[in-house]
Amino acid sequence: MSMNLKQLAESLGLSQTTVSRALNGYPEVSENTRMRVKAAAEQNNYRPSNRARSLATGRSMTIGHVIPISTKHEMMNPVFSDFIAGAGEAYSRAGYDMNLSIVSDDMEDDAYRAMARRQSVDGIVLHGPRDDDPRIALLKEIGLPFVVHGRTPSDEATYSWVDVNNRRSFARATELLCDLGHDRIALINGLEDMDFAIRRRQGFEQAISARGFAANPAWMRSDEMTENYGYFAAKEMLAIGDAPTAFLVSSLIPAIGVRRAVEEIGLKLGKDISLITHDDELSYLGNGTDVPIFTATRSSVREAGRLAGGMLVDMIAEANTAPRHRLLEAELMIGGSTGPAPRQG
Amino acid sequence: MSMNLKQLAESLGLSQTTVSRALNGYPEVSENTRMRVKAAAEQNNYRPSNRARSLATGRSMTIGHVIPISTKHEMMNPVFSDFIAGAGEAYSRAGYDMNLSIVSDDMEDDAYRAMARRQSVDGIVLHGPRDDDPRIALLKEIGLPFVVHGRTPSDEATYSWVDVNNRRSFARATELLCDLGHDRIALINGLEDMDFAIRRRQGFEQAISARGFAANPAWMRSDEMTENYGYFAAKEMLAIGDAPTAFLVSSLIPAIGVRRAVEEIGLKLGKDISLITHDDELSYLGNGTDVPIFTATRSSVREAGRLAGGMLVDMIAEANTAPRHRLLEAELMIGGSTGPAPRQG
DNA sequence: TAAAGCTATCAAAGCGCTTTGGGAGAATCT
DNA sequence: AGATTCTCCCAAAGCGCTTTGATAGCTTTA
Repeated sequence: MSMNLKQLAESLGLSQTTVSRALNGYPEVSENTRMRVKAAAEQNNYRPSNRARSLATGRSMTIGHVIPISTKHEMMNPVFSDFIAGAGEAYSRAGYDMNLSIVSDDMEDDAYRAMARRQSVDGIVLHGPRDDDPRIALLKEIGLPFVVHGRTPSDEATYSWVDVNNRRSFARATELLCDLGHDRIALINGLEDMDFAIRRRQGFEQAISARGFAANPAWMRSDEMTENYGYFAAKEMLAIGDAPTAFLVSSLIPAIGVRRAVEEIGLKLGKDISLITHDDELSYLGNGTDVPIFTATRSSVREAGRLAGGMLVDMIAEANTAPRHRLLEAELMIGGSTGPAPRQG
Repeated sequence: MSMNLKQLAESLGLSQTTVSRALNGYPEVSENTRMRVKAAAEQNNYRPSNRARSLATGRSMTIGHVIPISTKHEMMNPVFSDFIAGAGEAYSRAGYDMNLSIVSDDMEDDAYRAMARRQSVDGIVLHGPRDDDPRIALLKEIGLPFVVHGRTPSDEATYSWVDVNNRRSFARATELLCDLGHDRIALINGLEDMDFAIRRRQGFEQAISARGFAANPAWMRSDEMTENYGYFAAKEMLAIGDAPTAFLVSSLIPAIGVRRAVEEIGLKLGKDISLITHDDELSYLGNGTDVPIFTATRSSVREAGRLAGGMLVDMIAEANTAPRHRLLEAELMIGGSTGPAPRQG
């Protein structure tokens, strides 16, 4: 079917060396023969075998992603798909492939080790770091270049990452709610063993206590960010006499659940109840067209993927091991889900 | 860092041949040395290099997925992530890797060709076939084993696929609505160049005309399945005097948009307006806990991924080229979004 | 007892590239 | 003219495995 280098070289009456060099843009080939070789390669539909090339060069031109499936919840984090779409764009541009390993989260370490030892990737992207995540130490030990989507508090200077300023964006969202007169604010957070959720909570608490009142523990929830979670959390909190007037939510998906609970009770979002959510700009979950449905802290996870992928590719190419960082600021978009706090009855 | 076969063999005082055979379970090695070799491999943290192994064996132990990004809509289909999670499970079990290529949809052909010529995969999964999709002919020409998630009407016997019985499930959903007295049913479909959407429409139209009335073209929409799409489609249809009383929706995401529109108008789902949606059981978008929120035709796309991945792995292993098929029946789950048609005012 | 068959091992070829180390022949320098 | 430098090309080694084809040393068969 498709030719190999040897056959192509023979058909041209040239050595494999020359053909290889012509194709790979080395200077020690006359422009004339380079043209001839390229034309013949094109015509014969020739592309070097990845297998052979990576064995010879020692580089696999592949980036590894390990996607852990939570054994508890059997869930796949919905931001992965958009993050990966972004990273994939960066890889395509740079001629890299992506190797995806789907493993249950208790096998994750093994997946990284296997990738490295089997030499199937040149670099790794780490998703969803937890507080003091042991996987970071593992990747340092493995020695392959890696970029973290997110970061950990203790040692963020020692490795490369791309992250959103979660603390700041949730503090700003909280301030906005306070400015609207809300002093009864609930936090519907992601799982608080994840670093991003810890920071969001910190931003929330700092902003709220800067206004002189404390966060009510009964109004703070932490769980896997599903629609049902948002629904039940809001329903419970709104059922008790002493109910919050505003919700700060960690993702559009539970925010939709909160909306369902609010409307089921017959209340109106943006009037009776205010809501601000974080919006990752998932491609299929647009938050309105021109005016956002939900007031939101917006930051594209796809763009984060693009940046992380690009960063890793650069690191591999430049063999410069100095850690790189990129902190993205979320944009606070005013939408229809926020309004002044209702007068207390 | 980690040893290679040569070093391992030397350290054991054995030949590479014997060590390789011991590790790969060939019979011509004494049980005694096999034990010794395995212990040493374990201790030295040895794993064969993928690069070298795949060059030697001619198999890369990798399955390729090409994820097209719609150039028009810049969208990534949200079912991909769950499908891939399922397929990934099958691959892990069988010792395969997954190679993901994210390309804009006008470059998709090239991505398949490149995968094959560069010998980076042993098989391919094709996503989201359109009517008479040229990619199927392309994959046949390429000659690598492949499985389609979905199928095409003209030649479905000639290749392997895993699909949901879309026509049947939408026909059943339509019948249910008719049984409830609805004769003014809208269809909020996916993009009707996709095969699954065509079949769903056929199921809808067949069922509705079996009841003696025709589908109203003004009540049929087709687009990328976003929340906003569902919202605007429903809002428009409900604004005109002559409004439908029921919606049949292609995915939970636009269904949420329809709900938003319905509630915004002050109508109640399940009472004033009925809705049935298809539910792919995306892991983060559960349709209620015990009682479904939306009445739905349910079929797990993750399970479809598992089946497709397993099927492909089997095909590669058995080198049996007879096409395999798996048609999944969606389950019709009665939830809170359907009720008898309101009496005409 | 010689021939035949096992068993457990090894040396070497080969997978399809890239890259090192030359080496003709033409062009330039002294 | 002879010495030096380019320019352009080549033969062969090597990447780390698997697999083929041999081969000692034993055991069984005729």
